[in-house]
Amino acid sequence: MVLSTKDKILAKALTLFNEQGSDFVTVRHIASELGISHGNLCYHFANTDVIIEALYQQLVDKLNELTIQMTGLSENQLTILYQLSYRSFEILYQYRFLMLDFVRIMRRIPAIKLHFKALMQIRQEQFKHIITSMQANGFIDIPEKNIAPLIEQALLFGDFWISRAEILFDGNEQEKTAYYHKTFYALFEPYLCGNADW
Amino acid sequence: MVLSTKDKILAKALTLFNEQGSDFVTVRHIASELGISHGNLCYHFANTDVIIEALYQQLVDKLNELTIQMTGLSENQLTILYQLSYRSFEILYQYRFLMLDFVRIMRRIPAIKLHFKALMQIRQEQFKHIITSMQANGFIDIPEKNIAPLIEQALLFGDFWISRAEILFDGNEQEKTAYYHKTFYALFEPYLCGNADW
DNA sequence: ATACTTTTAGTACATTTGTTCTAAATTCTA
DNA sequence: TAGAATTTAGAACAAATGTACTAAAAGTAT
Repeated sequence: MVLSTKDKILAKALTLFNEQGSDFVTVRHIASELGISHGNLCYHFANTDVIIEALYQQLVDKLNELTIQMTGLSENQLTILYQLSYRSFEILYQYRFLMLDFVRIMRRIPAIKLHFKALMQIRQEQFKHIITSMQANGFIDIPEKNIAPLIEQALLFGDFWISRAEILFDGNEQEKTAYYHKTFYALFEPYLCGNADW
Repeated sequence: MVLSTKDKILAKALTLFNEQGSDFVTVRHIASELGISHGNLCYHFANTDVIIEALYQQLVDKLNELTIQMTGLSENQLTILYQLSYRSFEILYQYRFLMLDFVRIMRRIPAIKLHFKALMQIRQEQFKHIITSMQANGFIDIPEKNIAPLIEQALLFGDFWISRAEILFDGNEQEKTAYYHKTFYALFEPYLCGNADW
């Protein structure tokens, strides 16, 4: 299975963006790394913004696919929350430049900003639904007034743990995602009922 | 009291950085906004990185001054935690471009990255000290194993609420800091003992 | 095989930016 | 006030970048 030029460009761009940040990386750099002319690259993608949009779309697609997979599962909701968030962390980390350059990208590419705002709205409602549902099933016990802050905390953590890790995490690369996910999950711990043992 | 050219440059740069992001803003832009030549500006600050370093230093100085002020207070520790974090949020918001462009700046200016890592180490220990002290005085009740995650959550939130707000907060500008600080403070609420009423 | 489309390399140009330099203007000091 | 130091404006240059264009090469369909 050989990749098309388009796919090779996207893959290489993702690597370079993650390593160096989405500024610092130009169409010429990407082309040079691939050993193709930048003229050719611009034939496929007019500029880096278009590449970023394409990669953002990849991320969204993967997260959507994951959500569909998970909601089909018959596990208990606590397990689903845990698994869903962990695998989201992993996927997000693959596309980490999007979070590392969060504000810059949103400012630069209005289409992504708009889409992301809508996405956050949906995620917030999903979260709310999961929590109230877990509440009803006796998995957690959380006062009504604490729900909104908890969701806000969780979404914020989910978006920015990568940025914090980029600068401050000194441990093993393999443990990075696991460490931050554990800290993420600890947000819910004060409210968990006893029947959760892990 | 008339500002020196140096101070005028720093003030204008801060405004432009906050509005547009620290990339997009060049020495020429700043000079143009001030109505001075960029040659003159470069006489005072060789490039934007130097300006960013100077502004970062201003922020650190203000936060240090605040910490000194607050530790001198005779209020109870809960009040101090609340006040200290709230005023930190306000100061940080004044220099918000540093957080909005967090990763980019740290990658670009190693001196800031090093300093920031050291600063975070200190902050973490301060937090730990406050929490164990509050624990000893019966203000909070938190299991030992939850302390480290709570501190990590608090520091992460403290650094990145501004980025989230920049894209997603739709409310009144005046209420922004208050809203996120409230959410920040809610991190501690599950562990607070009854004698805290606000 | 021929005509057509897609893909590719390479060139060229305008713009922006960082940086340096010079000389004039201003301020300070003795 | 005269001379020195500082500050300022503006020009000049190199490097990087986005963008557009041309023409060749490769691939495809009839």
